[in-house]
Amino acid sequence: MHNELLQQLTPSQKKAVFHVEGPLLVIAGPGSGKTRVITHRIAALIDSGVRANNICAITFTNKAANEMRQRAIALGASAEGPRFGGTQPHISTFHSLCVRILRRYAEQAGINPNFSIYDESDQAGCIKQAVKDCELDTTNFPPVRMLEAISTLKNNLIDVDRLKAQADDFFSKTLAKVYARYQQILAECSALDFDDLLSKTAFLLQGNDEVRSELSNRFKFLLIDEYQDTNRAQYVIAKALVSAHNNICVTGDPDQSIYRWRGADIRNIIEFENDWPNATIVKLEENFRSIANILEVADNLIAANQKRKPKILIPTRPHGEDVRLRCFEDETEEAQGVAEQVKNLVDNGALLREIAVFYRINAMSRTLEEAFILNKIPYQIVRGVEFYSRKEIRDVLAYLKILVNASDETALLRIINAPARGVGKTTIEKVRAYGQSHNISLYEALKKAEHIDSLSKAPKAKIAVFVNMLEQFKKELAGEVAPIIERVFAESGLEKALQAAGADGENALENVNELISAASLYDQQAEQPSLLDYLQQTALFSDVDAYDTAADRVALMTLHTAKGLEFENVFIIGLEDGLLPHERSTNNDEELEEERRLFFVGITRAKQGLYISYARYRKIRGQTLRTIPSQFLYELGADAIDSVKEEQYFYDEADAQTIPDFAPGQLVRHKFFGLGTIKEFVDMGENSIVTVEFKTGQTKTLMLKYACLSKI
DNA sequence: GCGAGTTATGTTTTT
DNA sequence: CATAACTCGC
Repeated sequence: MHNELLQQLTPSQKKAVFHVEGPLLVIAGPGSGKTRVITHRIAALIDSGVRANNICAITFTNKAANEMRQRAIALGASAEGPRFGGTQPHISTFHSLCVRILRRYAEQAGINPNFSIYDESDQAGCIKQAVKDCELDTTNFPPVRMLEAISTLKNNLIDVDRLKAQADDFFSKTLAKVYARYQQILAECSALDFDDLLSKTAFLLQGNDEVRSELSNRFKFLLIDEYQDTNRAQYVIAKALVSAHNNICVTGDPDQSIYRWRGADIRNIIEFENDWPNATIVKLEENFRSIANILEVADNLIAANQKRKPKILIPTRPHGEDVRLRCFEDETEEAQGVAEQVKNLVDNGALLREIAVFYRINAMSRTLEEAFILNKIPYQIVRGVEFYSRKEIRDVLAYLKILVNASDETALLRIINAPARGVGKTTIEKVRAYGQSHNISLYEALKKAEHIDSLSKAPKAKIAVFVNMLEQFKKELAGEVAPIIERVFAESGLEKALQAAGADGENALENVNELISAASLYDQQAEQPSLLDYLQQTALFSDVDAYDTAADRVALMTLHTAKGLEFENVFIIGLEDGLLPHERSTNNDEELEEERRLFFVGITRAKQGLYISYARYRKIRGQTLRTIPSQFLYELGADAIDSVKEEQYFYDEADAQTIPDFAPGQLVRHKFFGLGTIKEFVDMGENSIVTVEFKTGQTKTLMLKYACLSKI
């Protein structure tokens, strides 16, 4: 590596970069140059004679992987030592890596290498079927809840047999049945869901010595970023991949763990030293990103978390402007306020692409969008999955899936009558019944439709045309993907149907064209383009991946999506009780602390300007409700915040009233919720809090000074 | 078989 | 408020 590249590194960064053999834990606070350390480390390994393709780096998103690959190659290209020389390090997400492993060792894993990957909406169909097949009542066993439970089981590597063995109550036993049926349905479709990708790989590596040893010798150096957000399955995969050498390097920050709900286990990073007793530990505590004011606020906030090792952020940048907190009347004014401040910043030379707005839930983007349109500010909502969940896109992809994987019934059912070709519910049921009684897949049954007695002439003919078309497509599946998509789109009749649909169809047509251009980009970039690979890749495409950092537009995204990114100016909106922390995440301290970390992640994205806001009233599900400021606001430290000093955002005179004593059992009336009974009263003077159980059945915790409760 | 219109229902975060 | 599920008439 060139000297100038090395001079950019601090002593601790260098320590992490040049630690070669053995386990390494890099605890890296926000803005500490963690990504740079990893890319330099990849280059340093290659410099020291390690073959590039013996290195495997795992990132949290595909976008991060792409960026890291480019940077690592750039460093390698400028290196004095051995070059990348045609081979490249494997850099991808856990999920992409698993797809590759499962495809390669499909036989050992007991799966079809042409497996389809099922997303949330595909899963929804399967779980509904499973619940139905188990003859369960969907009110007592909501499919979505069952799916959540199954997902948790898979993330913890509990398979059907193990659950059956340990289930001792009615719910677990029922869940085991649904789980079993759900897995059976997926297997019949040769499909894996997101969790399967991880768990099947983990089980394969755990159970097959040969595969484990082969892969561990292939990847002699493993690097894992964002290790604080790995779950049990990912942990097992990591352990297996380094079983032959222990050359594992993980980087992460316990304070930025925000995926507990997805099975992420913070213990993975906290107990790294126990897992690998001879581990070298490097701490990167200096922050090169944010001005000192922002770091003070972040420090104050995160200090409120009880379950953490104390750690402070060491600023390297001087103080600048204070963090600003603003209160608005309602969500519309808040959005307008953000838009005006954005214009202000731009007038003072800020770049739109260096501005971001974060919120807790996607639904909040709507009001912002309206304000940005009104104020003619270019913006992009960072939520690219939406593209792949559009109807027309899903239709096209379903055609492709069935061509690659004939057992994918979910895909088949989607397109069998799209565009309408007169094959309706009744016909499908008849074919299905035939298939079931002859023990063949739906597609096989369709092929044999002429032998199904219950079908009349017309449907038989229509089915024959459909099956013939698919069989024709199947003959030319090799090579580049874009031409295949074009052909399928045109000949399936989808294109015609959209053309006939007028204005709505026009937009859909554009989307499909965009899909085709994306596919030809894939064709150019892939070493060996194949339809199967393309489908399995696009299934893993996520929202940040579509984020165009070069476009000069304000970025709008959720706090979760903001992870790993940085901006000159950051707005965080909706700092209200129930939103941040979210009401569904306040059941226990762990959840509350994770919400705090989420806010912490948001704050530490900002380099220069940080603007926090909340609204006094907010419309939720069509109802305007009085809000309570988020408890997190009190934790930021009033000294470090502008406008707390100037204006009384925390305490509004207009709403002030003499605060009477409320004892538990007191009957009260609230202007929105009506009659209720006091359950709990916490006397904190003007900040007193009451918990009220309302006649509507809801229980709410309110700040007395805003709640306007009257005694009855 | 199909689509329009109606009614119920349920709301976090994502690879 | 937004969407899914459902009904009904053609």
